[in-house]
Amino acid sequence: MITLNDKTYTCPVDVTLGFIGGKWKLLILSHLHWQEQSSYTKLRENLPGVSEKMLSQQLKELERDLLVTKNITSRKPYRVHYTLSEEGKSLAPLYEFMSGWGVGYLKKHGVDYIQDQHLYK
Amino acid sequence: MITLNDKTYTCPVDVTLGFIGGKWKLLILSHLHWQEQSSYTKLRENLPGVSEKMLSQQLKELERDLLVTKNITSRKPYRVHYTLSEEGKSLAPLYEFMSGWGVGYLKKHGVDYIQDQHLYK
DNA sequence: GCAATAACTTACCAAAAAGTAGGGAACAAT
DNA sequence: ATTGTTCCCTACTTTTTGGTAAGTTATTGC
Repeated sequence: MITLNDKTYTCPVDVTLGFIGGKWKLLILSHLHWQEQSSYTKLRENLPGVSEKMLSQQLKELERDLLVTKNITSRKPYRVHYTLSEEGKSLAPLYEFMSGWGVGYLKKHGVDYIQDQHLYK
Repeated sequence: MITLNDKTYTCPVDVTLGFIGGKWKLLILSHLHWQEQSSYTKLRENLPGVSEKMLSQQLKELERDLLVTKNITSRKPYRVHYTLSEEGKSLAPLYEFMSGWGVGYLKKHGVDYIQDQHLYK
């Protein structure tokens, strides 16, 4: 058993899962991986189905866990963009692998997936 | 949008997530990755905190999705063992990477994790 | 015959995660 | 002045997920 921030984990895989678990986190992270940066609105538009509540909640957790950095680019008209931190970038093989595996699965099963593909590599 | 088995996915990463999402699936899979095979009872013992309900439920889904193979080794005394299928093995880089990343995180933050380490690499 | 073990299943309940719908501040554009 | 845009927050409800505890079948071991 591993204890970290008052939670217990069964193994290192579980620890990693603690950071990227949840329905939207990997989607947000991998989006930022391929887009380099994104505003709140762009993220929302490019993650079909995410509610604003979920988006801001998960962004806040990703920020807290230091995987994502929030850059305030302007205060007068309040503007922001999100990027992967170094920690977040260190998960890049994950984004790449999971995308590749998903694409492989779809190909093998003859499923169309080209729509909006540029957004996800 | 990608449609697969009546569900919709936003991108290939999401598709992959569809197979390995959930609290116990990656834990089961990575356990089998390092143990090669395991009986129901051994899995239960080595995944601290998993309830029987969760274990059989997730095993059933992993079987359905063809990531895990259930091998009935004896019928008279009903005995079974679970192994990764080829599909399940094709996710090996994921188990390795996630374990490695978790270990790296723990090291960087000076957390003890050696207990039962042989079970998870 | 009786307890123990393996491999589950099932009904019921609690907790956690996610969705819905609205509000709101600050500025910009018309 | 009104509408639109960006960037959120909050209360409430629903859905999903997970936990508890008990029961089941079959077989071995004493």
